[in-house]
Amino acid sequence: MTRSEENYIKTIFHLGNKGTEEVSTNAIAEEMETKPSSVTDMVKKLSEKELVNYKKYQGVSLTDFGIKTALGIIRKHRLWEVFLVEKLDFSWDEVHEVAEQLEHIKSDKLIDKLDTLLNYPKYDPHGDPIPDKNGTFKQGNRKLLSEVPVESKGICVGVKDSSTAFLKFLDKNQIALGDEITILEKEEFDSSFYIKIGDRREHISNQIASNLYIKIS
Amino acid sequence: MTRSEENYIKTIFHLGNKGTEEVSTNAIAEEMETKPSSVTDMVKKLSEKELVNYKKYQGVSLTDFGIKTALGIIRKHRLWEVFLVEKLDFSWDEVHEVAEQLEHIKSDKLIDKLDTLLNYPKYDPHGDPIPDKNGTFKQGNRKLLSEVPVESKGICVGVKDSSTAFLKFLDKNQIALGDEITILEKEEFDSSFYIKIGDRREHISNQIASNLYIKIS
DNA sequence: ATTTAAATTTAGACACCTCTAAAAATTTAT
DNA sequence: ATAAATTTTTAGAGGTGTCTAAATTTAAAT
Repeated sequence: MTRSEENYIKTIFHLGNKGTEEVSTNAIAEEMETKPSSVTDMVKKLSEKELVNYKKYQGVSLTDFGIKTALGIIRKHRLWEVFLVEKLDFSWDEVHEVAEQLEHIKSDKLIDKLDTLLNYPKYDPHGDPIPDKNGTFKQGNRKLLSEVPVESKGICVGVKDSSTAFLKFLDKNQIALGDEITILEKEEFDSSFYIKIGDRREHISNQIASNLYIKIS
Repeated sequence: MTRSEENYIKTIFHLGNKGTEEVSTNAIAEEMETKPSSVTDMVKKLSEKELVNYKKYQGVSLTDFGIKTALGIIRKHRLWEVFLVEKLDFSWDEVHEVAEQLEHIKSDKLIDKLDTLLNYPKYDPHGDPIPDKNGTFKQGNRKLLSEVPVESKGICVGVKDSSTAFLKFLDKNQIALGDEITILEKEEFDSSFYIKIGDRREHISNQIASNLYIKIS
């Protein structure tokens, strides 16, 4: 597998509900910042390698083999992210770019030993689950803050948007994974929320609430 | 810099006495297991980028910029090797292949933080010196076991040949960096050596002695 | 149902890195 | 000093992954 092939597989996995749903050529092109014609070329190649199901004009999905491959790459990406944060003191908004490179390193032993060093983490720094060696993982029972009833109480366990901008915003406002959050009130006018986080009271926009996962306790 | 370019720079550095001496096209091709014509092409490109000095039929050497670049790559390679051995329990004969991949990861922050995590090591698992951030390093005062007078006593500090075969041989015979070695006797007939290593007496061939560095105490 | 718009694919091209085969330059040997 | 052998370079080509422009198919609109 070339680096480029791996990136396509990963993108199809993410866009197509873990590879199960058909993804359009244009969607892939946009996500990868390339041209649709390039996507068509690559998809043909991946199809020949039995990594994707492809019929002209019908979009692509991953085969079982493709899903397994994607899970391997995602496992590597997320383990490296944990490593960068836990061992090298990177902040959670700095890890993505480097992990994009590290995820392509080929060595089963390396990734297994890294897993051991990190003590078999189940989640990456953004709260996304890390597949185990066999590709199995489960997303803990989490919900978007915006979709939870008033008075709910829980722990902040993840972010949906893991862009640098959003993560830096959370840092600035002292919102971090592990924080205890209670929904105090929902402002119907602009769909914003008043929450209690730790001991503070905060007012957060709907956009923020729509990108924070909490696990109801 | 592409990965391929980096590999050429590294090879020219190693073959040409740290980049200072002219290296022949054929030598590079053989070392890199490619064809001389491919080397010529690449060397032209590196020349345009001011990384090497090149005149047709005259061989290549590194420019100052090329040397600096090579030292950066070597620093990364050797730091990763230390990481693999110290943190991930790789043995010293397993690290090279993986480090060959890791050395191409682009992130200054990553390598500086790795350096910190490892506590600024001066030598890699084979006893080779690790350049610092500015590219400066010095090889401690070491000598080949084969070139040291009888009765000399010192510490084993490195290997010249770091092939898997040689390293596994040393493991099998319980010879490791840090061991105290005394030359007991030189066998003139086959140029082999009788040595004391730790508390054991061993008989080692000239080929072994010619690939072990010791620091006389 | 036919036209219009959008999405997708094809065709042809280019940069990168490699190769083989042949030509040119250099070195070695007589 | 010239011929032979070796080294190095050039010329032409192939595979990968990308692009633009044009053609084709599908979806949307009237």
